[in-house]
Amino acid sequence: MAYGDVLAALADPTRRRVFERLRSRPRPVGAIARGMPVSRPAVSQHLKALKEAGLVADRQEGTRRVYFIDPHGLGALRRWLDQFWDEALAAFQAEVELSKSEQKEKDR
Amino acid sequence: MAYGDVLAALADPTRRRVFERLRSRPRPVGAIARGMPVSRPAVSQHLKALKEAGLVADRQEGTRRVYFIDPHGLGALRRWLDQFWDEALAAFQAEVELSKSEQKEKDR
DNA sequence: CAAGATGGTAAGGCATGGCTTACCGTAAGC
DNA sequence: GCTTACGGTAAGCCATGCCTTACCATCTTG
Repeated sequence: MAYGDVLAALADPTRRRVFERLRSRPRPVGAIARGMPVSRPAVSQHLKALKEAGLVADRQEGTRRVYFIDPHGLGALRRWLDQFWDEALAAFQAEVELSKSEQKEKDR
Repeated sequence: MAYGDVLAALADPTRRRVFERLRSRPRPVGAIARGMPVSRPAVSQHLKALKEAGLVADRQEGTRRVYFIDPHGLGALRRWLDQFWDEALAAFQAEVELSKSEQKEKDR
């Protein structure tokens, strides 16, 4: 559920495709695997990784297991991204201020 | 500069550490490598990957090369994240509506 | 112009990780 | 209860990728 795990989970293109298949609605494993370029076991393994990263969750429905988006994973990523963005922006502006005063120094 | 490349670039912990070293201010390669658990060439390779993903940029300053954050990479990631979030949320609400009417169906 | 500093690139080794096939457990339906 | 559908797990293979050492190019400075 840490942002590092989220990034690692979403780095693989196939796994991202699995994840994005759940964006519109919950689906059982078979439906996710259908039309994918890899085997169903591969999809199961990707789902396991996504689940451990907090990106998906699942519920049992009879013999099938329905997966759906878990907001926790993306939430962690978003928090990191926002914070990083803010700090980087502040640092950038501080740099600008710094080079301004350096410029004044030169002008004298 | 595509979000997929950004995710792949940020997935590696060492590379993420390199990237985060530039959050506070621009730095030359040597300064980034100092205190890192890997060699300077390794850092160079990570910087190359980060640059190709649009996460950092660099300028030559005499004999040293100064790297700094490039907003493009994180911007692409943020756009994908926001869009995904919105769509997933809308889909989730649609699901809720659907199960509501199904419930009414049962009540009758 | 020679020497030192800085950093990019090449080559090779080794671990990680994604995919496949095979197998097993469990729930549903005839 | 037996068969079928669904899906998780194990074992093994192979490609990708990260790190190191070695080498080279460029720029500065005495």
